[in-house]
Amino acid sequence: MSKYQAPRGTFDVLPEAARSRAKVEAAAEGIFARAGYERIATPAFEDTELFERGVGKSTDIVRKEMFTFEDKGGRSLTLRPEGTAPICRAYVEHGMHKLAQPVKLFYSGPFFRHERPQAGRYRQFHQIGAEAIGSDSPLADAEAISLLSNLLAGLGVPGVELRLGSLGSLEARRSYLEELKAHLHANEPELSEDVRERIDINPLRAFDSDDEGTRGVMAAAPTIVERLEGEDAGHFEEVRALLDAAGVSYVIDPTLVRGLDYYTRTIFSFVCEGLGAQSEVGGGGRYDGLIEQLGGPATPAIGWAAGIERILLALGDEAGESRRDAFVAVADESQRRRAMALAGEMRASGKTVEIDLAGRTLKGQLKHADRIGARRVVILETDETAQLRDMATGEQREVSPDSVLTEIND
RNA sequence: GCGGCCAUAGUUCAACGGUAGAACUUCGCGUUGUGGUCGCGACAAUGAGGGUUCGAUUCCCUCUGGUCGCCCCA
Repeated sequence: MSKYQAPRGTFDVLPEAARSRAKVEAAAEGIFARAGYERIATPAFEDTELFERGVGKSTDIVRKEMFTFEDKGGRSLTLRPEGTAPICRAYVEHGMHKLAQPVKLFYSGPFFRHERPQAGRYRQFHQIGAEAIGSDSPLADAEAISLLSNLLAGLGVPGVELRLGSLGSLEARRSYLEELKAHLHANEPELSEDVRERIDINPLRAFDSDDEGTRGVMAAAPTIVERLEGEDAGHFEEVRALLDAAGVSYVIDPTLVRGLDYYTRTIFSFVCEGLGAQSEVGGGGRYDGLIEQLGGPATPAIGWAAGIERILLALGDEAGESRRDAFVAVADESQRRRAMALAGEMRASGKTVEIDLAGRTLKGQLKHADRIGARRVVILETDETAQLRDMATGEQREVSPDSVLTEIND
C-alpha cells in the first residue's frame, strides 16, 4: 500500500477505463450535436450561495453534502454538487435570454458531493447533462427525455426503465405536500418509525416504504398526479402523448422523488436493475422557477443529468482492446534514427505507430510489439533493406525501406 | 451522517498465534538478428498507529480506505 492514495470517494481513470468512458462521451456528443445542443463549461466551484438559493437550503445536498471552503478573500465557495444551477447562473450572467430561445446546452464533467461512498456513488463523480432553457412547451420536455433515452439505448445499457411524474407548479406542489403531510399526520400511529420521522422532511418518501402499516396508509393517500389541474394537467398529458408518439416507453410514478427544490411539473428518472442501491442512471425535470430565483427574467427550462460511472457500471466491464497499426523495429542500432523518421511519416499519414523507446533487443522489440497489439512490424535492417511482418499470421516479406509507407497503407 | 463485512507483491488468492507462499503481470535468460507456446531466473506484500503475547498476517482498540445496506441522488 502506497503512502498516498486517491482521497476517499475519488478514483483514477486508468487508460483501459478511459477508453470505455470516451465511448460514452462520444455517444453523448453525437446525440447532442444532431439535436442542436451546444457545449457549455462552467467552473468547478461557485459561490456557495448559488447552490443554497438554487438547489434549496433544506435539501440533503446543501445541508450535508457540499464541499465548501473559504478562499483567501473570505468568500465562501463550493465545489459544484450539480450542474443546473451553475448553467442557469451563466445564462443570466451572460444575458442569454437575448439569444434565440430555447438555448440548448450540454455539459460533461466532474461534480462533488460529500457522501459515504458505495457502488455507483463517489465524492467526485462525472455527469453528462443537457439543459433546454427558454421553452415551456411539452415538446421541450419530450425532446430532452428522448435524448437521454436514445443515449442509454444507443450505448446498450440493459434493463433501463423510465419513470415519469409531475410535480405541478410550485404552488400546486406546495399545497399537495401540505395535504400529504396532513394525511400522514392523521395516520401517524400506523406509520413505521423512519417514515414518521420524515413526514415533514420528505413525505413523498413514504410511498416507497415496504412497511405494512405504512403501505396501508399510503394506499389511501392522495397522489400529486391526481391533484394536477388546469395547465399543469394539460402539460403532463401532452408530454405523455409526445413520448408515446416518439415510441419512448415509460411508467407513471406518482411517487417519484426529486431531492432538489427547483423542480416543477415534469420529472423523470431512468433506473437500471441490478445496480444496487444507486439504481438511477440519469434523471431530471423541468425547473420553471430557477432562472428567476437566481435573479434572471422568468424563464421556463428543462434538463437532466446522467451519471457516467453508473452507466459504465450498468454496461459491465467491456475491455476495449488497444491497437496499433504498426511498430517500427530496428535490427541494428544504426537504424534508430531512420525508425524515428519513418514513424513520424507514418503518423503523418494517419497511422497509429510506435517505436522502441527502451533500447530493447530485436527480440524484445517483437515481444513488445505483440504486447501493445501492433498489427504489423516494420523491421529496419540496413539502409537498403527492411522486413514487413504481419503479427497475426507471422508472414514476413522483404520490402524496400522507401516503399514501406505505401505498403503499410494497403 | 448511521449500521454490517473487509484490508497480504502491480493483480487475484494462500499461510493453526511460531521461517509470509503461489498464480498471473513486469524484467531477464534459453548464444550469435524475429513476438505469441514452453522451461529457468529475478524484482515484488502483511494499509497506518497503538495494545495483549516469549512471539501477531492471525486476537483487541483507534485511524485510513474499500464494499454492502440505510439515507440521498446522477
